[in-house]
Amino acid sequence: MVGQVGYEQPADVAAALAIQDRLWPLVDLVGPGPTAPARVAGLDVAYAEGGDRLAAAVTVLDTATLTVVDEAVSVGRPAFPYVPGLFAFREVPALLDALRRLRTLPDLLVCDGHGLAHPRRFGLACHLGVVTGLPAVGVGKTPLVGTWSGPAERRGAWAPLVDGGEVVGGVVRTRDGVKPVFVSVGHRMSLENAIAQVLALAPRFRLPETTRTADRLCRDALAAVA
DNA sequence: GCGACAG
DNA sequence: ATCTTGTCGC
Repeated sequence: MVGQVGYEQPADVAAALAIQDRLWPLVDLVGPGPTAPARVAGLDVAYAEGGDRLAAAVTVLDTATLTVVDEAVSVGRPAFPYVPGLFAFREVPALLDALRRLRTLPDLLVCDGHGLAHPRRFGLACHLGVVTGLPAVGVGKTPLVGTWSGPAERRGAWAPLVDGGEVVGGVVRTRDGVKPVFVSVGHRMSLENAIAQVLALAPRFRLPETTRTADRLCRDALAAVA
């Protein structure tokens, strides 16, 4: 249900860097993206001990009820070693496979990892957005680049994440007094809208429901094949 | 040069 | 990411 232009798998680090350099100009930074999406997809990946096998999951939630209306999984092997900054090449192939198996078309992708908050402004969320053509946002649990101050302790507060003199994302408090999450634009979204969507998807827990349901799905799928 | 480094 | 005891907090 989710189409995609040719994804290219690099053979080494140099090739991966070249692909990022070629694709980053294709990121749509204007957006502003859907303000009231009907269906939002969450994407996550779980690894088996030893990291030789993985399960990628996509769950599609009805935003009115935050319940899962569609889901898909793909079990396989990591496509690339873990290299900070080249993380997408490890998980994107399996995630694209899972997206292909969806029977619904989501209005937005919520990715487990950064978008523009990346050394070359082309994190996992940008990569998935550009390859699928869908609006995408990145939600990271820990920072990769950037500095910030604050945000205030109350839910909804956020502070700009700054790197190299530019705002690359927002440090967002999704729960009162709890460690913030790192939100950045992936594709076809504005930062303000990305933050608004993440807050709407996380009414109760630190992480968005999309991420939580996808996390559960890929863990279960991995346990089922083990 | 040394350390840090999404998941 | 995953391996794991105890521990802190509501």
